[in-house]
Amino acid sequence: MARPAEFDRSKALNKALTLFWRRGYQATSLADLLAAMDIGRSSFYAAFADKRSLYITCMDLFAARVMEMLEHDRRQKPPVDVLQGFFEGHLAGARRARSDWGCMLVNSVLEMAAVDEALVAHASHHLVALEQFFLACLKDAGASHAQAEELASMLMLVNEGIRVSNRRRLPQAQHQKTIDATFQLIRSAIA
Amino acid sequence: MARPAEFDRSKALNKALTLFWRRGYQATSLADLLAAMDIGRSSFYAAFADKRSLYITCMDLFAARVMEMLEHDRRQKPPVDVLQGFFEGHLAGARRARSDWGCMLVNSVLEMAAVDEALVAHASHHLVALEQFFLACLKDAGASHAQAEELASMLMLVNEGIRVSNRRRLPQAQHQKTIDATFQLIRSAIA
DNA sequence: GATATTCCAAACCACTCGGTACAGAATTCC
DNA sequence: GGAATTCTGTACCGAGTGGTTTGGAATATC
Repeated sequence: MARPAEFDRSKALNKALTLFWRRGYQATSLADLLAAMDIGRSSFYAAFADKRSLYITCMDLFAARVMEMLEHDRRQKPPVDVLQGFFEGHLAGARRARSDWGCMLVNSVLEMAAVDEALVAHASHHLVALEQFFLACLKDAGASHAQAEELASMLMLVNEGIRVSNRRRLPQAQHQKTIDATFQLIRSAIA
Repeated sequence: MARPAEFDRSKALNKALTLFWRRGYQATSLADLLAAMDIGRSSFYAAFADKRSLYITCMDLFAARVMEMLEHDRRQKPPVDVLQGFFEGHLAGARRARSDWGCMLVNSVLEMAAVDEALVAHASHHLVALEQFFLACLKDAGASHAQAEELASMLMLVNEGIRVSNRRRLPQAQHQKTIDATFQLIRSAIA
């Protein structure tokens, strides 16, 4: 047996995720990926099957990280703060750059809507899980079941809307104001 | 002079708009366009310069039609009804199919975000005009300037969110419920 | 050092892309 | 009819696509 130096799979995955997240599926060419991941074509296909499979892997990774971050926050902050923090989180500090990229799941839904139904369904599935999380937080905050459902679906709209808005590169202050206004509305609805 | 039968330019434009709207820029190939418009390659380039120019033309046409529809409604309905009708409009009757396509401007922003900045700026510009319309309607409905600005920016989020949501092919009833809940919140905020 | 095993860079594949060039069809004027 | 003019179908272009194959470099055992 013999094993020449392997490349760092998880590092390569991260690079791919970044590219896909920022540029989308179609606009990211195989050449772009190989350059960013710094691996050869054959290694790529051996490790990730093909471009589409890699995209799905990245999407799942993205969703897992978001949910992980949210679950973590939930153990440390009041439920409504977790939600508001989620919308503001990507606006702050070091993560400023990435906030321009929106949400990879939302991006996928729009880009692939009439192109690849299975991919859309996959992304949508993750978004359903996110809405369930919103719902649980709102119930924790004392909302009735019916009200929590209403607010959760509205928060989904706001989430999707914010991610679109982020990609328009409007002044940061404007985003913050919009989020504040929205959560003021929500908090007063619950109270 | 001599002039062989010309093709119907506006009809061809409509076909192109439909394709771009539903499938996006990148996923719509020149061959798709030519087939749908039923014209030859040379006629295409003579009439529309190139694919990107045609896309911009279609985007402008789309925005113009939306604004025209809104201005029309505004002369016939109370301002808040105009807004709610805007969000529900595409869900009703004959337009059911098209509601799945979201908003071409929103679609453009997300698809081209990191690919073609000028195109995003162009789409964003149209969206600013839409927000101005929202603002005017809310002021008509009796909101203060500050409140109208807050609600208008929130409505933009909801608009963008709904268009994303539409593309996920969720049950229609769910969309309607979300819109109802959102406008209930807005109406009570104004009153 | 010889051998066996694993991995990868580069050449290659068929195909599609957006865009151009040009010859010939279609029309109107005389 | 013939000529002049305008439009368009088709062949063609280079570049770039995602994906496959292969020959040889790198490693570890013996």
